[in-house]
Amino acid sequence: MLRMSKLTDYGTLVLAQLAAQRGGLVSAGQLADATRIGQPTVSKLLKSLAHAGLVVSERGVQGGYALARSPERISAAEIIDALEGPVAITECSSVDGCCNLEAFCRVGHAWQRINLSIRKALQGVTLADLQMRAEPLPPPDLKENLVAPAR
Amino acid sequence: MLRMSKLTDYGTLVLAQLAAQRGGLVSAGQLADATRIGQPTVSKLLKSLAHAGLVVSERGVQGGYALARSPERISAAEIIDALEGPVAITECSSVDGCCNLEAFCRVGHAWQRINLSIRKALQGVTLADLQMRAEPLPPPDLKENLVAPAR
DNA sequence: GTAAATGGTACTAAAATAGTCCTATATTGG
DNA sequence: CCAATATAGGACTATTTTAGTACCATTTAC
Repeated sequence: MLRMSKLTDYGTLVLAQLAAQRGGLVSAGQLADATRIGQPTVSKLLKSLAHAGLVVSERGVQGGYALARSPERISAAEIIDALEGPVAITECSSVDGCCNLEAFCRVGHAWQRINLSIRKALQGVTLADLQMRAEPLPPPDLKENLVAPAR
Repeated sequence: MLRMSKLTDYGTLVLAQLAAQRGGLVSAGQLADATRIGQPTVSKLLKSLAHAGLVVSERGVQGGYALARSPERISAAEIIDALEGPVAITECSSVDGCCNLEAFCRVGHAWQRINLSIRKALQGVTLADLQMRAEPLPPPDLKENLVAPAR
């Protein structure tokens, strides 16, 4: 399932901080100071984020990082993907290989379907959204499409 | 964030199996055979599920387990809660205590809000829903309520 | 050339997870 | 009562994941 580690949370902080510095390059050290996260950790995060294309970097003395796109165009799903690797969807519950024994698998890929649904929803949430201080989110409808059994 | 461990997946399988035996008591051993999960693990799961009130148990020679309620009245959120403990929402990103330094916390409780939103959605998904073999779920709208910044 | 920055990788320590095992207790039936 | 079978509840161990650190190479500005 979608996991959210502490590092992903940190990463969001770092991205939000970058978003606050509209456009200018900011070094890892500065970001560490601003977010109160350890500098080595911030560096590690930024490397991952750069690798995923969410931030751009400049080397050298005046180097640093900046958002690759505007906060409105960076989705929560992308942040998770960047910092937690290819989202490890829970392997199939069925033990003997993956569901080659359908008789034992009474839930099909139920959780996976919910997972995908949540992921899609997260694609619609942007870094700009995350920065807002707002009320609790509304409950999304996860089972709208959960129609009658296919078999 | 909401995590889904392998045990939760297993637990869902076990619950689905119980749902298939409408009402009758089933022993942990029988469930282990039916689901192809190790018996000690199944026992452990059932203990947690019983503790959470999702299944009822009967001791003794003819004992076993049964669903405490109909599958329609057991929610995905309850299953997760039962098997992953009190859903450990990611602690606040802000390092110095929890957000007593608001200046450093640019994302507020953004992820927590998303978390709660997903949780609410999962309360609307039932064990009966999970048993269905169906198409992918629809993308829920997570940011419907993400209105303008509160400050 | 030197200082300051990122890029990449490897490593270690700590924590969470998965799975097993043991003992106690309850129930049924002879 | 006694034996067999089941759950209840912990304790325990091995494995995996996560968090954090360290090191060295590379790039750029002055």
